[in-house]
Amino acid sequence: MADGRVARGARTRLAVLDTAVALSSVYGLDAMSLARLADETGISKSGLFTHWPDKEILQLAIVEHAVRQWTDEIVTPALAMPRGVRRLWALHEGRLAYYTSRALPGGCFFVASRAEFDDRPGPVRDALTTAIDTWWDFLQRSAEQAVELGELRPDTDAAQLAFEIDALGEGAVTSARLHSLEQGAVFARRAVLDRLRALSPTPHLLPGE
Amino acid sequence: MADGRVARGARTRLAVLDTAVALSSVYGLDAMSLARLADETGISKSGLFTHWPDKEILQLAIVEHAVRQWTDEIVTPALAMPRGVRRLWALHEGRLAYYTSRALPGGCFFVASRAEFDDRPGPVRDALTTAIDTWWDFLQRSAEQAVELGELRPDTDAAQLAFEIDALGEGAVTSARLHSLEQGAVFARRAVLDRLRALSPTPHLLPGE
DNA sequence: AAACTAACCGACCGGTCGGTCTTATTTATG
DNA sequence: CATAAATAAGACCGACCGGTCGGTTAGTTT
Repeated sequence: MADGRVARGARTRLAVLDTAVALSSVYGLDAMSLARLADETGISKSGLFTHWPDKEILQLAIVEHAVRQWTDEIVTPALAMPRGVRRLWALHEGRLAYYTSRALPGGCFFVASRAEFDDRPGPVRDALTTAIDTWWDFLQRSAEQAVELGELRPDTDAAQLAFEIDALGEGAVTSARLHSLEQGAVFARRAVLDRLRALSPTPHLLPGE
Repeated sequence: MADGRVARGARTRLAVLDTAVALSSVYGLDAMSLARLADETGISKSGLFTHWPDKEILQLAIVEHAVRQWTDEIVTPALAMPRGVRRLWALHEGRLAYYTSRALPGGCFFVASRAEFDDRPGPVRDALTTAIDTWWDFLQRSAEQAVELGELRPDTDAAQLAFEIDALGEGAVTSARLHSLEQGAVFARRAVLDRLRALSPTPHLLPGE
């Protein structure tokens, strides 16, 4: 690998984005100051501006990077599972595994950042809601497929189920400071498993007790 | 009502705290600047310091005030219901009603503020976690009472149920920007109602379809 | 080897942050 | 009626914020 100027830049950009997603999960995407990000990455503050013209554009790149991580760690592995209730379960389980792996020190990038931008219109908020919306649609679509395949009762409300799975998954992180993160994941796993088993004519496709 | 100096001060304090809880639900307890709070309340920034010596102490007062609101609007009304599954339902329903009443412009004070202080040790974080923990204990205790009264199946895991109810209630606010706040409440209501009816030998105590 | 460009730094800018100090005004009290 | 106490405003401070600028170093291109 040539250690050229442009390759070095690409490496720096990636390192900054990795650090930024981690820091944002702790402090929030907006509360994280550029000075702190630069310090933590080991470059100077003005060095950041060589790669991104201002903070907002950097924030958009950070969101994009966080989405990429989420896709790589959770969505793509689940796509390896057959459509239906097993894939739906893999999405939930993958999310919990991602949380408990402590890949991000602050728990969840999206939970931390959405709270900040919920009420602040602009491109960053739009990018965040688009990302979360996409995840949500994918959950719902996966539930619909499970119904179509006869792996969930035909009267199952896919949107309702997607809401529940998402809320319970999120509950695992947000309750992490009260119980442990592990305990939250146990609760969230049990809750969705019970729900899916109750809705499924083919519960043998799901993990046992 | 005498318009004395001390009464006026008490009125100002209350007005500031009301505004502060509302603003915090939007911007977050820490991201809300004192200048903005003063502006919104109609007093000067230094006026704030005559009532609270520094921001952290003000933040503690704001948390206390938010807890008071939560107690008045949700816990106390539920205590008027008989112990058991009806009180448990009233807690969830009261929370959703509080959200949909749009008493706070940012959705939920605790959801917005916990995300900020999760990873920042200190008195404010302690106050927030204590408040949330108290709520959580109350939910769990109410579930236990329902089991003791035979209104929930004897093998019901109260902690598990409390987790689910809390996560689904929180999901109603956090998903408010994707669907509407009303839609989130409908999902959260349906989810908990289904769960309670499935667990209860006395489902007639719960609202009908 | 010359010309160009990407990466990066240190110094600095205007502005906002939480917080202090001084002063004016009105109410409560001996 | 004097005087202490409480409310509030306004000027101001050092620290930090996002962002700019000039300059240096070192690959890349011709």
